Amino acid sequence: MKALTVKQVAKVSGVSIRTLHHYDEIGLLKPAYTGRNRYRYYGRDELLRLQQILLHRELGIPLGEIGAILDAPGFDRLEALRGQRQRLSEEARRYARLVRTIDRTIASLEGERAMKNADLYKGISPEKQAEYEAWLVEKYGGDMPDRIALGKEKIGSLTEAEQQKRMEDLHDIEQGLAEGLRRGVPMGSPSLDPQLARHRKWIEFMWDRPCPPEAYASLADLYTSHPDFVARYEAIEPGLAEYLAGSMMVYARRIST
Amino acid sequence: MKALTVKQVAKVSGVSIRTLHHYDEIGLLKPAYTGRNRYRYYGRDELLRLQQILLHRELGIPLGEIGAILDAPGFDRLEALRGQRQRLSEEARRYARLVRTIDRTIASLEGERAMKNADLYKGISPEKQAEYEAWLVEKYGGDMPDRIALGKEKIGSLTEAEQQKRMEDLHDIEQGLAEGLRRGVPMGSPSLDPQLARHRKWIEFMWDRPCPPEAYASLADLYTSHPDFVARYEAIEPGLAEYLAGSMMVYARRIST
DNA sequence: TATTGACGCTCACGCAACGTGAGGGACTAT
DNA sequence: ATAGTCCCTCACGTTGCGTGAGCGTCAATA
Repeated sequence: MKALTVKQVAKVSGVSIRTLHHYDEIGLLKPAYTGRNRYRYYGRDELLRLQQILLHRELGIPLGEIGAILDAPGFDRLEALRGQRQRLSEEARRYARLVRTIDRTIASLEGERAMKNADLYKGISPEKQAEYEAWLVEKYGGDMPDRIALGKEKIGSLTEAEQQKRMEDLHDIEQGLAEGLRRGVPMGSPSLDPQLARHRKWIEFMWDRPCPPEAYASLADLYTSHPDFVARYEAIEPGLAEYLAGSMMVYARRIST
Repeated sequence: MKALTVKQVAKVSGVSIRTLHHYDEIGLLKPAYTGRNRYRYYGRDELLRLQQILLHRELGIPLGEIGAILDAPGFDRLEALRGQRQRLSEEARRYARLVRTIDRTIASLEGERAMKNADLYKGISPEKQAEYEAWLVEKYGGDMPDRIALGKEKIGSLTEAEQQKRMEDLHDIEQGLAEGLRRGVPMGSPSLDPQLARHRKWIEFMWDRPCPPEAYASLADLYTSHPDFVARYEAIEPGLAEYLAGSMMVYARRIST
């Protein structure tokens, strides 16, 4: 029948003395008894309860709820745990997403190798253009790049204001698609068609040549396979690259009939 | 040159008006200018800065640091991000662990199918014993179960108090090992030998027969491959099953020379 | 017995990041 | 002019304690 003082409890449980005081104040964990010297003394039961408290605290449950749970007729525990599991796994996913976000941010900050967004569409450099062409040649052989070759002169001849306008158009389209993704609109949904039609027109304008369905579909591939595009779209919204590409392919098939 | 009021900024950015007031108070985000009516007006630059702030806030960075980072000469950003990534991925892992902990807790609360800890070692049921045997037969063929067959009568004949004592012994051993794991003692470290020697003796007692090194090593396998054992040890400390098994194998090799 | 540490107690303020009124001007439209 | 909607500035409340300040208690020693 050994009674422990605050310091001893603090040592074995790892919490601070202040925390014990606090838990006493709010009625979450009262000492087994209090000496006439006003010292707090804790027994075995209190230690066990403290363990439970700490366990639940780890799970992010507010102290008030912990008290309610522990004092409940042991019935709601499962329910509480399930709810907690839900919240936790969401948190876990959130953190995982954040880590990926950071990774992308770091990558785009540290590498000049990672293209800046503006570069990607605004003034596509000749080297980059060559790279994209080579990329597609590698994937499809020599006949493809012709179909999606960029309109170099055209882009070069745009004024700043015109380029600005184009960028804003693109931004609108991308935001619309990202919204669709966030709202769970399925990949090939016809409700996305207006956005995709705008997207195709945008490409036709920028590249200064028609973009038939097959070319559009092969572009989809570029979007999921080339790091620059993936990076751009993943940065806008996780999963957007895949989503966009998938939607593009369905769309291409739909309009080609 | 459109200036936005607090409400408008709040709407497009998703934060509350009070938050904008707060950020102004602490100097994190000042309005572009203030009217003579004391209204706050925000411009494009402020919106962009707010985006940055929110991004960093998502990452769990305290507002003070965010201010410092955003106002720094763009140099420490990478460093800050890396540190943040570290913290975040730890949090992510922590939450993932917690989810697993909850799952185990739920399983052990809701299922009678999930064996209670006590059962696992206290009064090992004949069916369970058969199951373990079958398990090992499946893994090693027919010669192994003989070596680790349980001493049925012995366990059945123990008094409550004796069983209690055994459980406490086991608990001590397990806690010692868990401590080693937490403190980062490497798996096969000789400093673990005393615990493992106790562990082996415990098994010899419970099973009422000698446990030669080979048998001990094959037990290690059972610990990582059978759900009951994995569950038990993972519940004590995440990673303990693997850790214990690894240590057992090294220990078995060490004593067999 | 007196004194010294180490330990205990009770206020009570402080922190982060806002939420939530209260009380009172400012702007817009009818 | 009046209503309705915006905006402002205090200023206190929240959560889970940290961190003293100022003062009693206890065990052991000089």
